[in-house]
Amino acid sequence: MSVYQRIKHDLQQGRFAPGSTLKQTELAELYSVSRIPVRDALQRLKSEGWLIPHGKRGVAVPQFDAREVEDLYLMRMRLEPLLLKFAAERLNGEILGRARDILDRMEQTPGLSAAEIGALNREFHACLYHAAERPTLFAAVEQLHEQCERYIGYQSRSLDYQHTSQREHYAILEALQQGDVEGASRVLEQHISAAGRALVDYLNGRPE
Amino acid sequence: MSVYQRIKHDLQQGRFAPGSTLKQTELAELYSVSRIPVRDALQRLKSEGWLIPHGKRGVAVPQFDAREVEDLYLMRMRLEPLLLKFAAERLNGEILGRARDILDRMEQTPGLSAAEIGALNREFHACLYHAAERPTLFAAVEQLHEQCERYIGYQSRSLDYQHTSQREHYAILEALQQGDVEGASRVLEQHISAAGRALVDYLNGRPE
DNA sequence: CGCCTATAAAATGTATACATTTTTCAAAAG
DNA sequence: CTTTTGAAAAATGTATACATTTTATAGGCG
Repeated sequence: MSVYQRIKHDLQQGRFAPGSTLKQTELAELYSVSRIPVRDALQRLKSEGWLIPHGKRGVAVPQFDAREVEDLYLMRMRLEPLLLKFAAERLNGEILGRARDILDRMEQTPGLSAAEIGALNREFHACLYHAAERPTLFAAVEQLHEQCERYIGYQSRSLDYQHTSQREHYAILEALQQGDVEGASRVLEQHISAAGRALVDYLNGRPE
Repeated sequence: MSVYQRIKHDLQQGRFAPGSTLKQTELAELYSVSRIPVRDALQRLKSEGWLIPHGKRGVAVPQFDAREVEDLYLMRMRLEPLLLKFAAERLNGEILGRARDILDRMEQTPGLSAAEIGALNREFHACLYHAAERPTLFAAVEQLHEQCERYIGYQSRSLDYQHTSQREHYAILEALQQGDVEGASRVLEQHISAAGRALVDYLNGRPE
């Protein structure tokens, strides 16, 4: 496991206090490596939004910011339906079947951890979006998901919301199977909107 | 001037052949530094789209890809009007005045280089968008502009297009001044669409 | 003659050592 | 008592040296 992955993992676990600054030396000792791979990892994490620049030097762990979540989900609302429309032109039974398999797995496997649910969630969307064959747009959406992950790991989702989310996923698939691209896009937009609201409410309900 | 800036500058100037791979050792010698700052620069440039991963190791200079441009401008079409709407709620005479100053400078200064025009162009948009006070959305849009820059530097814009673009800029300002946010958004979307088409046509007209 | 393998060369990843910059803390001046 | 200033400490930036991995090449085998 690379230093990058380990630091990211520890950030997801909330091991580093938001607002605190990370020191290369400390991290190097913590992971028993030199500062060079730590520097590489920090820079990459910074470019991905897991860390933010701190003053003229160094990086800091970002605070949880409901306004950032709002923007991330607004952007997803604007971009993902677009991507889905491109994908719809190339979707076939095989791809739709794989997508459904992922949903079924999510439904039927009891006791999944938040991380596992998130992974399947992403796999589902990626499966559909990949079919669009739009590498640039796809990468941008992936990056947004990546940035959302920081908050999703923090939130312990209610079972209630989980259920609603799952229903929406199936609704998207149904619409796609019937060739109703517009309908699928609308559900998707709603889906993202609801997820964003849930996160924002959660953050506002538990201010730090 | 940092190594990062120098490499980026040379990429803009087309000094490195698209498709070729960049070697840390060569760059280190070229700029008379060690490989460490070169590594930092390469990683950052990779995260910004100026370079792409190459196999398991190393980075390559990306080819010019009309499909990438399409996606970049599609995303801008979806995100920038959104940002403009947020900005509109907070715009005042002072900000609009500054924006107009930038346009006037562009108009009245003869013989501006492509780079200078691009800088003013970006300054104009940033001036408006900054007022939105939406750091996350703003940063995402800035990143898209950054990625577009790679192509814009490559394209020598026709005077004709330059004139049209400038008219659209003024049209956006006019609409904002009259409180017609919807109108301004529409013009902006058209503006981006036209710019994207011009670039794509240019790239298709001169295949590599 | 083509293909596979092994060895050498080259490129990247990492550690250690040094240089430079920033921050901190304490002492002295106002 | 507050503010300023300067030196020490700490953190980051950079260079050199070494380790590991990848790639290229030459030689042998089918």
